Amino acid sequence: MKTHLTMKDIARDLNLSVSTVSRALRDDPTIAEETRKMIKQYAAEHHFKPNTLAASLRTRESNIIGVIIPDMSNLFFAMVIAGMEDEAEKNNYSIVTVQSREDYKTEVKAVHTLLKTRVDGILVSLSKTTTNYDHFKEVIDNHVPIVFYDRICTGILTDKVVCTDYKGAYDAVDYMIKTGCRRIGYFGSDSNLEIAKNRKKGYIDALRKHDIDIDPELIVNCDTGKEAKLLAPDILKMNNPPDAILAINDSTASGILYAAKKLGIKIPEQLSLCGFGDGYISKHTFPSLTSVFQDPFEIGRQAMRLLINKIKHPELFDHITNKVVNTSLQIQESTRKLPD
Amino acid sequence: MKTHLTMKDIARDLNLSVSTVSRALRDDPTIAEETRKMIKQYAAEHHFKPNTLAASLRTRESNIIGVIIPDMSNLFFAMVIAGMEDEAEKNNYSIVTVQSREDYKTEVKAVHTLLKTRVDGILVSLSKTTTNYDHFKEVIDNHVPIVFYDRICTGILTDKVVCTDYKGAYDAVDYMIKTGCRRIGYFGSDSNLEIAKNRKKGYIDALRKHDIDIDPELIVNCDTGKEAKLLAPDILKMNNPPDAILAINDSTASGILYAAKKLGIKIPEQLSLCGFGDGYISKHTFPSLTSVFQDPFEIGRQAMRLLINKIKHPELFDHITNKVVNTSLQIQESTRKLPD
DNA sequence: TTTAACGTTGCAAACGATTGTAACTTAACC
DNA sequence: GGTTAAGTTACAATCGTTTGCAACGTTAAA
Repeated sequence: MKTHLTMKDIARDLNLSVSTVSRALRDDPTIAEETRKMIKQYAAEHHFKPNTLAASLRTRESNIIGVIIPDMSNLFFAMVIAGMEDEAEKNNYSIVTVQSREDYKTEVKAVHTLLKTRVDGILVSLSKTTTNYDHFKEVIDNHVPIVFYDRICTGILTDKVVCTDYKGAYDAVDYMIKTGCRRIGYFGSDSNLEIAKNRKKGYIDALRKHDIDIDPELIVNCDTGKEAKLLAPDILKMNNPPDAILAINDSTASGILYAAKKLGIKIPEQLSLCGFGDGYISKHTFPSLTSVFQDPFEIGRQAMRLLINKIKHPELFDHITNKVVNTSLQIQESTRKLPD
Repeated sequence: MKTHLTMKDIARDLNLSVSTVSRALRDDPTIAEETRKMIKQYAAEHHFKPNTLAASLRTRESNIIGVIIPDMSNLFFAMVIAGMEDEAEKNNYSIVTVQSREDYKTEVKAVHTLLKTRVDGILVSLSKTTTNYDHFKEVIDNHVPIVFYDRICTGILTDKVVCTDYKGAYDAVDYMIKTGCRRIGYFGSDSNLEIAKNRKKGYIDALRKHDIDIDPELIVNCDTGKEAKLLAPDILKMNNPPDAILAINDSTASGILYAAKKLGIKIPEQLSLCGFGDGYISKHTFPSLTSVFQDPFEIGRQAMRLLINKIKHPELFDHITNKVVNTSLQIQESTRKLPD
C-alpha cells in the first residue's frame, strides 16, 4: 500500500509545523495570509486529501449519518434516500444505509452497526414487525440524535417527519364522493404502523362526514398487489359491489385494477380507484392511477435537514420536533371526473 | 457529549494493560484463556463498542465500501444496492452510497468524496454523460480497488460485472420471430453506454439470423417512458406498422404500451411488446409485460463479492475479472404465444 | 544450579489530524 | 532602553486502537 500524503509531509517540505498546516487549511485567521496561500497551493498541487478518520477521531465527529431502511428495493424508500443524500451532501455529510428488511432482529442489529460506526445521527423508519423500542432508547442513551421518518415510533418520544396520511386519505375519499361515488371500499392492512391507522381513519371520517354508512364488507385487510389480485375479485363480484375503492398503496391499487379489468369492469365508469404512493406505479398503469402523492424525496430531505439541525445546533433544537410533509391528490384517469 | 467506554477504561477496571484488552477482544491466542474470557465478559456487560475510527486509522482499513449510483430513485439501481448491502453485511463491510445523478461532474466529485472517506474499495456504474475516465484512473493510482457494474467502462481496464445484454435482446427478438412476428421495431438510445450498444446489436443480429431486413424506420432513438408516449404513435400509425417492438427498458415499453392502447391497437394480437428490466414495471402494466429480466439484486451481490475478494485476497485476484449475470426472458401477456 | 524456552502480559510507538498554550519576532509605546 | 501587545508559528498532548518488542514468571532440560 502506497501511503498518502499527510500534513506531516507538507509541513516537512515547507519547513513548517503540522499545526500550522492544519490551521492554514481550515482558514484559521491566526495564520498569516501569505503562509496560508502557500500551504493551500502546495496542498492543491499535490492532491492532498485530509484523513477524515484521524480528524473524526480527534474531533469526535464522523460527519456520517446512519439511515435505517425497511426495504431498499421499495421505490418509496429508495426515493427517500435520494432526498436524504441530496440534503446531506449540501451539508458535507455522508450517509451509510442499513436495511432492516422488515425484520425486528435485523433492525436491532442495524442500530448497533450504526452505533459502532460512530455516526453523528440516525434516521429510521420502523420495520413492520417492530413492537419493542429498547434499541432506540439505547441510541438516545448514547446521546446520538435520532429522527424517525414516515413509519414513526409512537412508543417513544422523538423527533419525526411524517406526511399527512389522514388528510390524504380523507381528501381522496371526499373527492370520490363528490364525483358521485357512494359505495366506497378500502384495501389496507391492520398493522400497528401509524400510517396504516391514519389512512384508514381518514377514509372512515370522510364517509361519516357525508353521512355514508360504513360497510365492513367493503373493508379488506390487504396491502400488497399480489394479495389484491387474489382478494379483489370477491368484492368486485358481490351483488352490491363498490363503485370506488381507496387502496393503502399504489401496488395494492394496481392489483385491484388488474383484477377489475380481467372481470371486464370499466374504469372509472363502473369503479373509481385511488392509490397512495410515490407516483411511480400510478404513471405506468392503464388507465393511469389517481393517487395520493407522498413526495418521498421531500420526506427524506426534511428528515435529514431536521437531523442535521439537531446535530449542529443542539441548543436550538432541544425540544421534540414534528415535521409534516403535505400529500396531494393527483387526479389521473382511474377516477370519475367532478360534475361541472 | 458523554464519552464512550474505551479499552483504557476496561484495562484500568480489570488491572490490565490496553494491549492485553485489545488482543483478548480480537481472540489473540497469546492471551490466556481465562483472561480473555474475563475481558470479553466485562466488555459485553458494559456494552463496549470498539471505536472503529481509531482502529481504521491504525490499520488503514475502513471496512467501508463506496458505491456510486447514477440515480438512486431508479428502481433497478435501488435493487442493485440492496444486493450489495446483503453481501457486504455478510462480510462485515458497510457501504456508503453517493449519487452521480447522471452527471459527469457530480460523478467526479463523488469519486473524490469516496477517496476522502478512505473507503476500502469502490463500486461504480457510469453516468450517462461520462466520456472522460481520468477520475477512475486516479482511484487506481491510489491503489483503491474498483469494480464496475452494469454500466461499465470500456475506456479503462478494470474488473466488471455485467449482464448478458446482447443475449437478452437476441433471445427476445428470436422469440418474437418464432411467434410469427416479422416487422420488429426497436426503441433504444444511441448513448455511448455499452449496455445500449449491446442490446441493439442483439436485436440486429437476431433479425439477420432469420434473414429479416433491417428497416431503419423501425428503429427509434428513445429510452424513457415519457418520450415513448410521444414518439410511439408515429411509428404505430405508419402504413406498414411493426407487429412487434423490443424496448431498451421497461419504462420505454410501458410508454409504447400506453400509446398503443390509446390507438386501439390490440396487444399482443396486433403488436407484441417486450421490455428489459428489473421485473417491477412489467408486473404492473396491463397486459403484463414480457421482459428480459436482469436480476439487479444478483448484479449487486456479484459486484460486491468480487470487490471484497479483491480487497481481501489481492494476490489471488490480481488479474482483471469479468463476471456475467444471466438475463432471462420472462414471457408474460404482451407477446404472442409460440405456435404448438 | 544454570539456561533455555514458553506462555503471558506490559510498554510504547505508531496511525493523522486538532487544539490549548507556549514561544518567538516585531513594532509601538512610555 | 524596557515593557507590552499584536501577530505568527511551534510544541506537545490528545483522540482510541493496533502491534512489535521487551519483560516477566514458570517450567523443563542440561
